[in-house]
Amino acid sequence: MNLKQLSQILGLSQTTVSRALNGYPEVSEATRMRVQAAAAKHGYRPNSRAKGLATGKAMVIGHVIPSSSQHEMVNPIFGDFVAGAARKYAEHGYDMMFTHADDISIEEAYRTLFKRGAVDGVVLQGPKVVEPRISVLAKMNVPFIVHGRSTGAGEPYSWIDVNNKRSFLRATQFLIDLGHRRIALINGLEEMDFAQRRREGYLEALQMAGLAPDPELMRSAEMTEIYGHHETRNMLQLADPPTAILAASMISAIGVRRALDEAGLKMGRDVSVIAHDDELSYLKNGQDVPIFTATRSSVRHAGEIAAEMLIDRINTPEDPPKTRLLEAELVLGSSTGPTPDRS
Amino acid sequence: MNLKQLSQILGLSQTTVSRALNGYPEVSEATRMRVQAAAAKHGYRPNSRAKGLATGKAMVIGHVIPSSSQHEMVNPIFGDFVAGAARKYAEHGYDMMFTHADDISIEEAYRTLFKRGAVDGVVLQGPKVVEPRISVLAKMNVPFIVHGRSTGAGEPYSWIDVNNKRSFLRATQFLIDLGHRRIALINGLEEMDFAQRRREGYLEALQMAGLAPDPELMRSAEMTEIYGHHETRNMLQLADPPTAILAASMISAIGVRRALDEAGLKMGRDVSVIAHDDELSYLKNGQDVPIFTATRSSVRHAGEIAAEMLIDRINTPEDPPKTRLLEAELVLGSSTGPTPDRS
DNA sequence: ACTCATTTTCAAAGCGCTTTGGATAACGAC
DNA sequence: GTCGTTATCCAAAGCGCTTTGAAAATGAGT
Repeated sequence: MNLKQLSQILGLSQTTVSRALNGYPEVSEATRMRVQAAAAKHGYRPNSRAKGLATGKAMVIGHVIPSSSQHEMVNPIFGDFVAGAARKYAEHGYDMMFTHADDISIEEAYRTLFKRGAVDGVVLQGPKVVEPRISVLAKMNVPFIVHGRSTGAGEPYSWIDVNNKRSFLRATQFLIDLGHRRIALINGLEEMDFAQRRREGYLEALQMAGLAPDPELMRSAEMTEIYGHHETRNMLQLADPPTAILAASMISAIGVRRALDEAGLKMGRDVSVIAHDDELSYLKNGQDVPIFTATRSSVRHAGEIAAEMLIDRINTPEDPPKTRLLEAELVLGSSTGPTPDRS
Repeated sequence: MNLKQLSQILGLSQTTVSRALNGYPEVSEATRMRVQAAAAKHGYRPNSRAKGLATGKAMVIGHVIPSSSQHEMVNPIFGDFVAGAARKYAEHGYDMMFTHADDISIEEAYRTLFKRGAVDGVVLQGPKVVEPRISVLAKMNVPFIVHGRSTGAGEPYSWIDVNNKRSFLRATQFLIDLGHRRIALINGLEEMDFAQRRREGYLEALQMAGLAPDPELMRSAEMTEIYGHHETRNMLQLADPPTAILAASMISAIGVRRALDEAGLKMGRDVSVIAHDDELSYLKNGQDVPIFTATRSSVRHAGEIAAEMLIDRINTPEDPPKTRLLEAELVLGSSTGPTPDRS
C-alpha cells in the first residue's frame, strides 16, 4: 500500500492525501478525516526512504560501535545509554542506526554515514583525552554530540558529561574525613577522558588534605571484574596497603570486593570502598541500603538528555554548541567506614 | 557530490558511472578505473535512501528494544550480542537499526518497520514461552530470526539458541555426582523461554537421579545481582538449605556469592555454585582458572551467527527456516566441590 | 448574474539512484 | 562495401514521496 494506491482508492490526488496526513492546513477537515480513516484502515505507512529522499532528512541518528580489535570490549554502559537515547529518539520520530567500524576506520565511518545521507546526526561515545573523531565531525560541520568530553579538543562542540572531577574529589574527601590516608584509585584506562578527570579530582583532594599521592596506589585498567580483583589483590600485598579504594565502576568494585573477601578482609570495616555507579539496570546498587557507597549518575538519563540535545542541534544547526554538566550524587552505603585501628 | 555531478565531471552518463561503480560487466576496464579514481578523489558515496528506493532493498536490519516500562531493564547481554551481529552486518554491507517500543506496541513496531520499508529483516530477542511477536512476523511473511526459541510457537521459524536444557541438565548432574542432593535453581523470569528450558534440564537431572524437586529451592527472578543475593539469603535460612546453587547468569551468581560471604560460607567448599556464562566482555569469568564453574556459551558469537543466518534468509526467502543449536561448554572453576560433611 | 477572494484540490517536477531498452562504435568476416 | 557481432555507452523511466505553481470549486459582495 503506497501513496498512489491510497489516493486512488480515495479518489484524491497524492498531493492532497500527503497533505492531509502531514497536517497541512490546505485541506478541509472533512477530507482529512476521510483520508486518515482510510490510511488507518489499510495500514498505510509512508515509505521512509522515499520520504527521506523527498525531504532531504533521514530522521535517523547514528551511533558507531567501535570494535576494539585488541580488547574485544563492549562498554557495559552501552545498553543503558542507548535505551535512554532510543526512547527520546522515538518520541521525536527518529530512528537509531548503528554502524560497526574497526578502530582504524572510525573517522571514515562517521564521514561515510553523512555522505551517504544515512543520518542527520551522530552521537560520539567514549571520548579519549585526544579524540580525532571530534575534529573530523567539527570540520564536516554536521550535528553531533559527545557523551563525555575531550580535553584535547581544539574547537567547541556539544557535550553532556558527568562532573567526574568533582565527584571523585568529593568521594576522596569523604574518605579522608573518615580518617583514611592510604587511598587507592582503581581507574579506567587513562587514555579515556573521564578517567583523567577522575584522577584529577582524586589528586586535588589529596593535595588539599596535604597528602602525597603514591603511584603504587593509582592503578589504571579496563573496568572489568577481573582487573578490579587483580589490582586490589596486588595492592593488598604492598608493605603499606590501602585502607580505602576508589573504583571507577560497579563492575570493578565487585572485583575489589572479591579480592577483599579472599584476603579475609571485611569491606566497610577493614577496607572502605567507593564505586562509581552508572545505575545500570542489571547492576542496581542495593535496594534500601546501597551495597556500595557510590558516586551515582544515571547513564540512561544521560542518554535521554544526549538525544534531546542532539535533536535540538539538528533543528537549529546555526546555534552555538551547547553543553551540559551533570552532578553525581554521593550516596552512602555500607562499604565505607572509619579507618581501622592498626596496632 | 552525487551521481549526476560525478558523471558530469567525468563526461559520462549516470548509467555508466553507476555500472562502473557497481561492478557490472558492460563497462570497459579503462573507464571503470577512471570512474573509481574520480569517485575516490571526490569522496563520492551513493545516497543510501536513493539507492534503497531504486533497488527496493533497505540494506538495513532492525532490532526492537523493548523497554519494559515496569522493570526498566536492559538485558545485559544486549551489548555483546549486538556487537557480534553488527560486525557481520558490516561485512555484508548492512546497517543496523534500533527502534524503541513500549511493551504494548512491540508487534506494531515490527509491522511498521517493514511497512515503512525501513528494514529488510529483523532480529527478535528475548522470546518468551508464549511469544506473539513470532506469529506476527510469520504472518507478515518477512525475514526474521529469533535469538532463542519459543515453545508456544505454532509455525516454523528461524532461530539460533543455546541448548539450555542440556547444559543445565549436565550442570545439575555434575553437582549430583559431587554428592549434592539439595540443589537450588536461581532461574531467570519463568515467562522467558530459556528459563523454562533450563528448569526442564534441571528437573530431568534430578529425576534421573531419583531426587524429588523441592519448590523451595526453585526460584525465579530477574537476573540481577540484587535478586541473586536476595534469593540465596532467603534459601540459606531454610531448615534444610541447599548445598549447591545453579544461577542463571554470572550477574546473579555474583549476588549469590555475596550472600554466601555474608553468611560466612565459602563458595566451592560450603556451597557449590554453577553459573551460566554468556562470556560478556566486561564480565570475564577469570583468566586461567575460572572463578565460577559455568555453562559457557558466547553470546557475541551467537550474535554473529544470527546475523549471518538472517542475511542468508533475506537472500533466499523461499528456503524453509533454518535453525541452529549451540552446545554450551561446562567449564570447571573453583566454585564447585564435593558436598560438605554435616555432622 | 458577475466579480473577486478564499478555500480546496490537482498535475507535474524533483529528490538520487538503478535499470531497461536502445543506440553507437569497433571489428572482423565475407 | 555490407553485414553481423560484440563491446561500450546512453536517454529515459521508475522507485514513493514532498512541494511548487496553477486550476477548480466555493462563497461573499455588489
